[in-house]
Amino acid sequence: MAKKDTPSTPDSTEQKIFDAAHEVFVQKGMDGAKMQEIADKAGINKALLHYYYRSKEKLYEAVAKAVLSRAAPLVGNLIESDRPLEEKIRHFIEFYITTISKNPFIPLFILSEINKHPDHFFEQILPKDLPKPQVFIRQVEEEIAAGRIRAVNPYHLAVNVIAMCVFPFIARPMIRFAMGLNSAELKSFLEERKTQVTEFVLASLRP
Amino acid sequence: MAKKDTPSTPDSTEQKIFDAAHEVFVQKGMDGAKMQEIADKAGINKALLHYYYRSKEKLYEAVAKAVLSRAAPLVGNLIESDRPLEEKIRHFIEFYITTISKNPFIPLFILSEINKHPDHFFEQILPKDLPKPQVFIRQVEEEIAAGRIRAVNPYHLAVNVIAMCVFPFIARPMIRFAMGLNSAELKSFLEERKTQVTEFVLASLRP
DNA sequence: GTCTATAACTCGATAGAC
DNA sequence: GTCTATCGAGTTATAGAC
Repeated sequence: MAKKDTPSTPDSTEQKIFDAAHEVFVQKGMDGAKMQEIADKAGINKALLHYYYRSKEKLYEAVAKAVLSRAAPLVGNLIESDRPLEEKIRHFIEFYITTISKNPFIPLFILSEINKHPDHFFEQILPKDLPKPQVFIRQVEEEIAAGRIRAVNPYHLAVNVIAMCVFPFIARPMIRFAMGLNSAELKSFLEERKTQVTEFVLASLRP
Repeated sequence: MAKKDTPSTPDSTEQKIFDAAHEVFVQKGMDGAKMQEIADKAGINKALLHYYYRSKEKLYEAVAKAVLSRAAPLVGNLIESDRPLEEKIRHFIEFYITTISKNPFIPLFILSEINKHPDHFFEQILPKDLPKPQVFIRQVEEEIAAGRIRAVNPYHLAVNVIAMCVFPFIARPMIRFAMGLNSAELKSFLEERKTQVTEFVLASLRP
């Protein structure tokens, strides 16, 4: 294999460049990121960036692909499993919020970069085998038919759950400002959402 | 008054510049926006931009202030009114989604620019008299005490409602892709959310 | 592979004619 | 007020020594 998406050997120069680029691109986007800053953060100089990745655009693409190919199955694996619905929802919310807590800048990066270059993303960067939510949809319909949950449009249900998990991280600075929280209080507010969102969704699904 | 936030006379050069800048900044952000593109879109040349607004930063500030001072009361007026809670929720969702439908790029602009330059926003651009959600909080607590709704944390409730309204617009291209919708289908999906979100929230609040 | 030096380019800003 | 022409700072990219 001539060229991989993600560099392999840890602590190699290529890996250090990739990690630095990941950090900078994810926080500042394609336009806001500067090659100098990436070089500094990697502890090398600009010329080496071009030695490993021919251009800024190529480096950006490597990072964007890695981010998306890690994010996509995260949604898919949980939704496609054959657990009972309530358990699936519980685990999804718990796992999703935990994961985003560890990478709070990722969702906004994905969403705003997709908005700026939609064609680029859907043609070149997105993994081809994106998980489709068929299993989840059918499962919701069965539960409704069996009278175990309230009649609800499964697509809107899915969007609702994802929205409630992701949005608070995207809007972190606003929430912090609007509620007058300090850094620690914000953190526990976001942690609380695991139980709050779960309760909110399950309560809404009561028949 | 020497200088206003928004230019007054319609069809004036200043107004054309402001409108063009609004469009470009909102879609591409401070870093992604180019003065040349703004000039082209306004049908004038770069030099005139600097004649009316001394610098790119000043022009950006004018646009950002206008955007935020229109967005902030939109949340506040509805939440502070003294309507009964259920009616307030119904109207908020309806009105909020309608408004965002007309300006679908605004939420992502606000959120991603705040993330990139938080100090700048909170010190200079945000209107000083941001509406605080006290009325809403107390109202929810009263309804709970009276046993008319399920016990729920009012802050999380507010975040949930806003998340479900706003997020689908931020994630529009992803939703369209994931569900395989064309432009018209996406539009009606977003329109459907007015009733879907309202039902979802009110169902969750049942005692 | 890694560095220094510098070329080539983009873009915001200004000068000056009309 | 509006334009053309150009400058100069900041950035990406390359050349060439080690």
